[in-house]
Amino acid sequence: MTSKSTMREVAGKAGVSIATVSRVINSPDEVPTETVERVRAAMRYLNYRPNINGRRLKMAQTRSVGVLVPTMANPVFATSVQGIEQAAHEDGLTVLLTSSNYDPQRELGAVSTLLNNRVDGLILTLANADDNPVIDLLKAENIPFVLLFNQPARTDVASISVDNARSAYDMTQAMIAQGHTSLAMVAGRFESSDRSKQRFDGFGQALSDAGLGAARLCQVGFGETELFTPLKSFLTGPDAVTGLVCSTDMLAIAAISACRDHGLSVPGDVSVGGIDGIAVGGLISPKLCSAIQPTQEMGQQALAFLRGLIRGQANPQSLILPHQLSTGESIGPARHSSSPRL
Amino acid sequence: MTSKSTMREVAGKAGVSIATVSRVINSPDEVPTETVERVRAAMRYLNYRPNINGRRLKMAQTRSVGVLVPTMANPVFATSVQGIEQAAHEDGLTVLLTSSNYDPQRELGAVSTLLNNRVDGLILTLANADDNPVIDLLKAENIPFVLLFNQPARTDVASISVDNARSAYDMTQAMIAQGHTSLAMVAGRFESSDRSKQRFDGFGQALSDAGLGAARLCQVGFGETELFTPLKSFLTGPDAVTGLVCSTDMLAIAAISACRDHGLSVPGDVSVGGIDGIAVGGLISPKLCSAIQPTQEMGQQALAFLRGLIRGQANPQSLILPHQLSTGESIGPARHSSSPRL
DNA sequence: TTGAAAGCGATACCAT
DNA sequence: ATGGTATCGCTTTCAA
Repeated sequence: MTSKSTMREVAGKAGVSIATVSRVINSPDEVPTETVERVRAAMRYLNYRPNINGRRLKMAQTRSVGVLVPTMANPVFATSVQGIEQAAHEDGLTVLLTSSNYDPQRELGAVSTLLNNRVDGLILTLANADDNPVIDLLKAENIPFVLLFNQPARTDVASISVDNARSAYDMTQAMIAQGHTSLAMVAGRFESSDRSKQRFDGFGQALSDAGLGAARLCQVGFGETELFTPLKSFLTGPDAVTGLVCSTDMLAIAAISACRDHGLSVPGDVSVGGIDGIAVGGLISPKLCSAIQPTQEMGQQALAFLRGLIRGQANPQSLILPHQLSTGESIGPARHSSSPRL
Repeated sequence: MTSKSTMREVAGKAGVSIATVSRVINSPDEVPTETVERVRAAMRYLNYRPNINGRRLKMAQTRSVGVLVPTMANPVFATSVQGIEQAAHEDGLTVLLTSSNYDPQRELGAVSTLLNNRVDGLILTLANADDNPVIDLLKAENIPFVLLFNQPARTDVASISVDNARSAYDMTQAMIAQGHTSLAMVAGRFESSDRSKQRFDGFGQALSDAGLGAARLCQVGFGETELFTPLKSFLTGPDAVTGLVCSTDMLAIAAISACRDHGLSVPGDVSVGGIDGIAVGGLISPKLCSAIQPTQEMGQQALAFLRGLIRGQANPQSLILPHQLSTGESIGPARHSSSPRL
């Protein structure tokens, strides 16, 4: 075990005091070049590595930020974390990562751990941003934080998101414009995702504005990838829809798979649109309708915003970024095939 | 700013010494119930939050692990990080996350930062695990680490991966068995990913074993999503292939898109197989050939392995997990359409 | 320009 | 069962 050397040893080797070593590290300009060199040489010789924890204990700031997302298994969150990490790297900040698995209990626990680590600030995607104890806690402790993807009702918290209701509205409208008259939304449980609820509202509004009757909803639990059964009544029989508006890419992917298993081609027999636009719109096929969120950029912006809050140079506010609507040529009205095909 | 309260204040409030407060935190059983209660009450009253950095400074272990991946924008790595985070959470470990963007320079810098944080161990996915200064550094400092996805040549480092060459071999063989005689591999630059090279070797071996001549390669830089031009000579003209073996899912997705843009249907005119199996095999369509890696489980196992190394209860070794071959019914020989179609 | 010394908030040894 | 105290590695006045 190569026991780490300390400032004290470096100081000894270089024949200076630890104060000077500290200066060489933090403000080399205040030290004569010759001394700097001598100290640096000692550092190299001893393989010195500053112990950040010593510094953290002493200083007010830790130069670390906490990140909480529901899961990294969802490319949307993963990509945003990539954006955060990227920006943090440029700022020399350390990222402490946690995930909640959409569980409010774990959200609170994770944030608590992060606070014990004395992070300078937090970036969070909560299951539900309204009436959330995590936010109360953060407010009470007066810790800078910005919500990512959440669109909270209250205006005294910082957030970065797209307009969830609006993006669902726009996508639904686009699909209606393509000739769809029978649509349903596939969404996660509202308790696990306030985005789901907001998007469903936008979906309903678009239908209502088009005079298309009640909004149908297929609600599925987080983690469900098998939508064959849940979607059965939506894809077959007299009430079959011609298009599915999916709350997320992951759901869209699962829905596409379910459509195929029901013998429907996508697009063609059924159109599928996914909000997020990472996989469905961005990666897999630009031919399907999707409302694209600039996920990675949102992560970067979240960190930039957080930095402002930490410095006290910015105030909490909601930044709502424009989403980009992608309506590929494959979107079209229903053409159910009479016989299922593989 | 709610200034955080310290052990000292809690001790004062509870009328005990800080030593007792520490005991209440770390070994409550050694303290009478009545005292424990009094101290806990004081903690609640003062909203006490242990400062982990104080503990880290004092203790040998920091109960934190560093993670380095090329990018979280690749679902394969993101999913593995999810597995790591999951397992870390269960162990009460904090995860420090960094990404290298496939840049060896940044790999070294990131690891250095992680070491300054005195992480107990590291989990890394390196661009190239052979002859990598990062590994030398870690070996020299005697820091526990496990490589994830990398299959290093040297046997004195811990690693968890699937057999890259073998999975490419198997997938290629499966496609050959479906009637393909003309295949090419799409892979990233070998400098950016040793997996690419290993997979290409497996691809070449399979072709050679089948007596199918030289292995053709379309090598693309990291981040390229537009494969229309790079794949042109592979998809059109006299040397057009009937199938593409892709080194990664992300490349497979880009390749599928390029095929479509060249007027080829996938699968049908061209088959595409992607190693990884997250998106192509798992999410998008189980109909395409893919060699599936249990990505999230690999992350969990990596952490478990790392824990063993940290405790000194395990020795570095290579764990090569079985990959799962998924050959959907859509795989088939070439049937080029004479006229491009949208 | 440099150094001595006082903490930062914990842990843990050694007494009591 | 509890407390006093040295210590972890660093930053930062205040003097010299």
